[in-house]
Amino acid sequence: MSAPASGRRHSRDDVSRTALRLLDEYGLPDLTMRAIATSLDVQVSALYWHFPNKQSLLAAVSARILGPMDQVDVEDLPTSDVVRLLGGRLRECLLAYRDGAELVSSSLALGLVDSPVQSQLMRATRRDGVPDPLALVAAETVMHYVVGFTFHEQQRLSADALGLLDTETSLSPDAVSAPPEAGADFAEALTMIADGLDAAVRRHTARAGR
Amino acid sequence: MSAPASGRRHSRDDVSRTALRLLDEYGLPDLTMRAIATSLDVQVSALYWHFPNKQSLLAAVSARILGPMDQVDVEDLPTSDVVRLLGGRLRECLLAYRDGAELVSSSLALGLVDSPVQSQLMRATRRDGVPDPLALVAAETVMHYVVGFTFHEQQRLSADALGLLDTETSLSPDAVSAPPEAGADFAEALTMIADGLDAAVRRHTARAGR
DNA sequence: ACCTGAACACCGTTCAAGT
DNA sequence: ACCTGAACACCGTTCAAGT
Repeated sequence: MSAPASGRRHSRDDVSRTALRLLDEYGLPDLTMRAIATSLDVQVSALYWHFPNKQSLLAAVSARILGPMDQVDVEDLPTSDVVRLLGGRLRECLLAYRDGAELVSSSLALGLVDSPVQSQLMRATRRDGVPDPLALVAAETVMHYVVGFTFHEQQRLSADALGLLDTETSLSPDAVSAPPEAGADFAEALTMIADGLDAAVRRHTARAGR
Repeated sequence: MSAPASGRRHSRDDVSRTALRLLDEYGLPDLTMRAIATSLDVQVSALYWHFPNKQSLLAAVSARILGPMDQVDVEDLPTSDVVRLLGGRLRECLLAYRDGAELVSSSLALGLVDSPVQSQLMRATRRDGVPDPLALVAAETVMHYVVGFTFHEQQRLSADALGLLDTETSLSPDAVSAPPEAGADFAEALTMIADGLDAAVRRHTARAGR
């Protein structure tokens, strides 16, 4: 699986790929340098040849989690739909791995990873004639809201998964993998941001036209 | 300063007050149980009589940081102004202590502390006839955006403070304590959220009136 | 170029026992 | 009610040395 081709040793990608698998399997608190090294059949100190410290290794894992964001197709969609689409996709990316939102949240705050929303959103806003500064503000708002919301959501999911036997456990079969319908508020919030961007654009063009 | 009255020992409040002081002085990575205990002239294990674990101690510190949010005066201000006022105040609370945003961010995600925006915002929205569900979504959006933005901002400030001697250090005197003008984007984002809430309210009342 | 082996300087948490 | 003393089971990082 994560072993390199025979003859060569490990690569940076081997390390981050293995770390992502361990994250999903055991969670962020158990994602130690020792656990990663053991899984690669290597000494801990070997990891420091590939990465200068743990934080930059975690940044590489974050980039892997956010990878699918680049493939979102934004063509022939109005800006407000693009806001909703990118926000929804970002949430899906974060939920795809255990503790994904927490990990990405800190990598983003440390500035070790690029905005997962900005470049794609600006592709649409430039086409629609939205001023760049407004698009940047909207991109930041979407990013911070989605990451914060999903961080909170994912933490609640993990907590529920642990205390599942104490409370009412009889839901529909495989109710765990199916996203619960707290997603309605999430969609409403994205619409609010999209509408707010729209209002800002109208305000801007009105000022330019007087 | 943080010592209790003679005769009595320490209280929960002594501990969290001392922890907040150490946070501001040395930063979150150095806020260890051992450092807190040493500052209180006590053994580490003594802290576990007051708090079940470190995370709940940090939650008490977070609550202390968010304390001033309850004193925001919301009377005779329209809802959209209240959104901007609460968002701005929250940012100020987080910036008031070193690493405040990071600490509060995790306490909020863990659900160990109440929303610093919700109750105050709803005081205004109920008075203005805004439906509760919309107000809740707006409160979440403001909270997550402000915390995420300020987390990022504060991290950049700390990084700059360390690398200050390498780069151009000659700015205006005491340029550190004065908030730099990245706050313009912040205000624009809050206005976008306020406008988005406004649009949602109009959409709602239009549907009710047909 | 990539890794080993061993050490350093720490962590959070527990628990019997004291007063 | 509040704390001591000592231990347990870990951490991330460094560095000389190997191949």
